Amino acid sequence: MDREVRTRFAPSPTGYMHLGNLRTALYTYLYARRTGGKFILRIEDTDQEREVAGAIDVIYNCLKTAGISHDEGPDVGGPCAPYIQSQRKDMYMPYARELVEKGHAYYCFCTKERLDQARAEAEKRGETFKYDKHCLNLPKEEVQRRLDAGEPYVIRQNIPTEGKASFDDVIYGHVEVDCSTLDDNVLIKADGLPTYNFANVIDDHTMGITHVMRGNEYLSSAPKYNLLYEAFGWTPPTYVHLTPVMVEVPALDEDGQPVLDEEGKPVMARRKMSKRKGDPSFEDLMSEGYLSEAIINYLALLGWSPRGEREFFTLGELEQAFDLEGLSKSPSVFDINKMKWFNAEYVRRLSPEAYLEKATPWLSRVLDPEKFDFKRLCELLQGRTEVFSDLPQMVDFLAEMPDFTPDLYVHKKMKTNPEVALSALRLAKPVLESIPASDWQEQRIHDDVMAAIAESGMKNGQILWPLRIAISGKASTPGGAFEIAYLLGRDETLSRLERSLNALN
RNA sequence: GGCCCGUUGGUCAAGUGGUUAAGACACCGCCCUUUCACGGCGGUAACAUGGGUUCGAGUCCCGUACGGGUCACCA
Repeated sequence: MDREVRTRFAPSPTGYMHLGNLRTALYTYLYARRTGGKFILRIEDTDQEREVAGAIDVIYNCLKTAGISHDEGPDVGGPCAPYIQSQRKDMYMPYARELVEKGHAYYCFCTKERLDQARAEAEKRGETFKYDKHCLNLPKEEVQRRLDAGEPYVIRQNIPTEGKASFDDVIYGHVEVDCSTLDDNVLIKADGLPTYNFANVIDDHTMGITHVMRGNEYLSSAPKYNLLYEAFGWTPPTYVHLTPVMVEVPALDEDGQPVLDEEGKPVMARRKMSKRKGDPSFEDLMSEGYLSEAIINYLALLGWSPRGEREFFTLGELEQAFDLEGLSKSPSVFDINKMKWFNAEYVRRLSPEAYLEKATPWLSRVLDPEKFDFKRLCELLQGRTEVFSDLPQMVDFLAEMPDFTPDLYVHKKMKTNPEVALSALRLAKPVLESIPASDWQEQRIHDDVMAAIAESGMKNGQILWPLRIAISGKASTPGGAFEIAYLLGRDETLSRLERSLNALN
């Protein structure tokens, strides 16, 4: 009989949500939704030294923004509360003692100094350090005496010296290692708190987690966790070890200089995405003006494939489509280009009202909302927006005429150059001047100028390209000459035209 | 270095023994067009490598190379 699926996302509160983590949360959430199971949020904060104030709120906020909702967690409660490991601290010791009694764990009084020294010596010999089970065979009485004396201790897992340890993973299949390669890791630290190695097993079991989805940095320790499950006589969960999200960056030599190949092109290197190395987190992307729906859609497809040609999925659609079979075995490189493309697609699908609302704060950075028709501007901008943070530099020419050189008037296809521009502007000027301020509408400007062009017998582009340059000062603008003229208003348009004309004379 | 894992175009990826090896992003060209973008059409470009197994291998096995992970009283 199948149990109800229970998955969990168990971040440690670091103060930000990096994209690999968010993707793990996404997949974990999607799988629970897809199977009609429960998605649980658990906070892994057993490392007192890494406490970051407010970090848990960051997690709540990111998940909320992303639309990933949990059924159980610190803030919403649930049958397995508490969901913060530091608040569960008293739960772990009894389990550890049970293991000690069964011989699967033991008290260890070794000092940090002794271990550090042993580690250093091992390294000097070029060997991998492994704890020597020094405290394993301490007489029971001695252990008790030292415990009673209040001597600091840890509890270590007693890994068999021979035999195999293994586990089964949905993505990687059966993984088996020799126990002799495994170390007797600390289960309970000297401060009485469990290590991740222990806490994840106890918590996953006591919370009834059926599917453990996590980064594959845990792949090598998974056999040890299974040994723990066996020692307790528990059924291990189904493991799904997710590949990391990578970034491609220029390779650097020891001096921090880019490494170049024979052709002088920079050699690229890959590494795991890392907030600390400057790669964007979810919050970073959001504050740069990416849409959370686009981020989620892109992330979902980075390491998972629906095995079809479709690539647009809302969260709800992902909840229907997601499966474990589509998960990739190899790491994927985060591609900001495709991320931008997804974002642009989502921006285009926004209603005009929603776009206006999102764009306004960005436009207001450089434009006075009182002076410009944001609604019209947004109509022009929506189809050209890749990321909202691009907006200010796309429209700042409206606030202030940029300096430009006459070679901007040169356009091969339009067959324009400064000379053509001069006559074009001379043609346009009186037409624009004849439009009264009270009738300074796009349609009117369009009709009048087009009529004059028709009369002159010149090509549209030969008039309109120079005109747009003359009043915008930029080769590329949202909208053409009529739209720009309308947005600028009569006075500004004519004054810019005048100045550009003078510059050509 | 030991152990574990991986390797299809620049990137994401489909592909589960027989395919002209999909599709998307990026890039290039053409068309549309008052610029850019959008849109339409087209193009360049891949099975890391060497051995097997097989009538037949991107798909299965072994080695090599390369990449990643891990070897904490961090998670």
